[in-house]
Amino acid sequence: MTERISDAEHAVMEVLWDESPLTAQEVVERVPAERGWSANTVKTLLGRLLAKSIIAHEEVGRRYHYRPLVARDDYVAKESRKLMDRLFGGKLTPLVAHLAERDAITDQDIAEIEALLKDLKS
Amino acid sequence: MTERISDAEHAVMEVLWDESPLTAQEVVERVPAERGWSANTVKTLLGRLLAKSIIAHEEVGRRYHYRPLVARDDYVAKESRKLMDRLFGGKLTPLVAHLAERDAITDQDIAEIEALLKDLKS
DNA sequence: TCTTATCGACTACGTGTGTAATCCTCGCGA
DNA sequence: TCGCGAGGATTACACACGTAGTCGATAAGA
Repeated sequence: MTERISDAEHAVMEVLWDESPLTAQEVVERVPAERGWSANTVKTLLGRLLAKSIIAHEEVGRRYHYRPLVARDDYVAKESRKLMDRLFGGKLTPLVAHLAERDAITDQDIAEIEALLKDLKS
Repeated sequence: MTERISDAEHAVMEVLWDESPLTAQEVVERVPAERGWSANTVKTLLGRLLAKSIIAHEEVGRRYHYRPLVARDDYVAKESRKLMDRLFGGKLTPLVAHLAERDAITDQDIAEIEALLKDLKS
């Protein structure tokens, strides 16, 4: 029943997944500048993530230190699976086929994936 | 500048991608029962999709026939790419690696993907 | 001690989304 | 001819989201 992570929240999570624990201030500094967010916006997002128990904070002196409660890997897995289920009937092959066709896959990509698959086969 | 398709709207689109043109009534009948939507809900969604120019309708007698204006393939491509960019730095290999690891990929899957890659290499 | 900068909490507000009821129009049967 | 029902259009409404301002406590400096 892990709550949904919105797009804006996701940007904050990436910061915390990259490094944690961090204070709110540090998160603000690390959020990609393209977002152009005010510090308040980031704090609101931290608050919402807290409310959803996606992150936690512990008091350290006057401030809080924030850290993720869900692993990036789990989140990525869930999102990937959702997409695969929704758009490719849950099958991996059509997904790969689609991406490979549409997005000029390089020979190197192919080599890497082949190596990967070889490993898995054992 | 194709507008965003929400989750509920997507369910309607799947119906129309599967078969079109359809009347509103027919769409209502074909939407997966799990959704438990009232006919009005479906009509609202059709209206929103129309407003966004994601579908079109032509008058046929006293009703409308609805049909998609965007190809499923284009939608799928865009969504897949978004996920790949957001979670895997735009690289296909990590995506495949991730899915392959986490979701007990079968030998058959591996064989299929290998065949697919072989084709692409030519 | 008084002032101010800092930090988190609370409040705000427009837009999107899921879900649907209500309204309006027009052809059809009584 | 007149009310009714099917179908589309309009309106509704709560909640999520993106974005941010304001409030209240406090620590640090004057």
